[in-house]
Amino acid sequence: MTPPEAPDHQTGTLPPAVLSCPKAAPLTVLKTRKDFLQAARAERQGTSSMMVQARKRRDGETASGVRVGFTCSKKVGNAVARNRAKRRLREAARAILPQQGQDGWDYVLIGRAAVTDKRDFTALKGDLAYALRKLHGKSGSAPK
RNA sequence: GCGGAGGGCCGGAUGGCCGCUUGUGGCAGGUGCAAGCCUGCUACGGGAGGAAAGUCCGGACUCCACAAGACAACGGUGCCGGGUAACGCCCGGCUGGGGUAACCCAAGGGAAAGCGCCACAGAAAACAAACCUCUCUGCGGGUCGUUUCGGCGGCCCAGAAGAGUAAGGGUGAAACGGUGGGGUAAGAGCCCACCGCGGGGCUGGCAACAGCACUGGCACGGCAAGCCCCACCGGGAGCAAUGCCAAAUAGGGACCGCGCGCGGGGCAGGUCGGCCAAGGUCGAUACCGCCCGCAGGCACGUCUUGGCCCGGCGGUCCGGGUUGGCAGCUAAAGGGGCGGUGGCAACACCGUCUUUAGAUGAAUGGUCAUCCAAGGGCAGGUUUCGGCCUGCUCUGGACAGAAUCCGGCUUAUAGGCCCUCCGCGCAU
RNA sequence: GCGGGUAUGGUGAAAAGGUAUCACGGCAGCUUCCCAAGCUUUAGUUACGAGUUCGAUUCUCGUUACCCGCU
Repeated sequence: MTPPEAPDHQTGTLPPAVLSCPKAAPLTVLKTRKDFLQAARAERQGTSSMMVQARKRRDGETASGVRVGFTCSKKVGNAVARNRAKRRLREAARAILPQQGQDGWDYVLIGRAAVTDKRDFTALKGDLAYALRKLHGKSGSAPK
């Protein structure tokens, strides 16, 4: 494999992120098409290995905790490639989101062709953490 | 040893940590009279493929339709025999083609039932002839030789006439049997030999077909993955089928039929009365009676009957709403191993052992380490200069993911293992 | 998942076994002082691979891509 181009934002160098989020935020999975469409209209942040969309739910919605969905379109590849990309995204979300996700938000992780499968796993997790930091910083500075 | 042919098998391994899903058991909580259901935790067990793929065939199963099957239409299959639940699949055989061979390929019913097509080229493209040439005979002309000057002979020409013409005709994918010989003026299955073809016959075979001798004397172009004919098969749709529960929405629209019954609303009309010659116009259309203190009840008559619309009941179609849950849902014409019997085989039967994913934004994994294949680089050794061995290091794992299930086919596939056979070379 | 359909220049379409055609567009040239219009010219593996046939866009089989319907 070609040496992975230096990740633009190396995650190993940054100090442990602010772990102020409430621990044990239950992770549930997005299942309905409507949720995905709403998330797609919200803030997004791309990284080299994935695209992350994040949306803060409105008060009227009954869902609670951190919710997350995964999308891999046909552009990612055949069924085997799509499934593997989704599994790696799911593992990354399981490792990162309970600490760095915020309660009451929906996240959608979108896989990219070839990169999501091939990227080193720690770098993959770093990408997700970087994207979450950017998204939360953005929304915090500009309240709706 | 090199090259090749056929068949079968495998489709990385082990471990640590963290997860997903499902089944069973236990515990806790919630709910309920209870059975039970839901949620969480926990223990143990199960958890992708040879193609899970393409969705190309065949079935199981469910619903719909028709029921008695058949015909028609449409679609499919197509050498013969066998296997199978069935098949367009498999096995064996036949025929033709390819290969030195092992072996491979295959398209394989019917073109003397009928229709259609065969571009260009070519004389002619389907039924047999016409056309051009060819040969001979005598006639005419030219020229050469010879001459006893009358002619004679050779060659050529075009012309017209007669006779013979089944051979030849640059083309084309395909041209009216082929090769050789005889024969002839030139030719011709005109005759002969061999080959091909047709015919009926005999023998072998269940059959496709093969062999044999006889005979005919050539009469039969190709295309049916063109229409078609013949034989056989097929009703349609598909688990997002289908059934149930919950929730939500609507109490719809169109058409047809029934009923016009109790009760109700409306319209026209009717009835009664007034005016009016008649059309018409105005008004009324309710109460009365009996029992009874009231509430209320009862019966009859008058109000006639009848019509239309809404409304009512039944049917068909359309529209609208919900995209939740449960069942179907995984043990079946099952698969595999071993042994036996029958069969050339596919396969069948018997015995015995073993195995068995059920997810639904869709699980069956993520990550790390070591090893094993494989490839590259460097160094050293060796060599028959093709390579081989050792060490270090780097890269790095083919095609591909169940979705109702099963039998096939097709397509994709790194690398490896095993068995049988053929040809060539060397050695013995 | 189950079931159906399509593929021809850049785009949209014809061609019904016998030389691939039409319109718009593109390139180049002519015309014009320049532009437009007009005229001339040019470019296709008929999605791909096999088969049937003398001959395939057409008939048959497979592959690929795209589109549509079904709770």
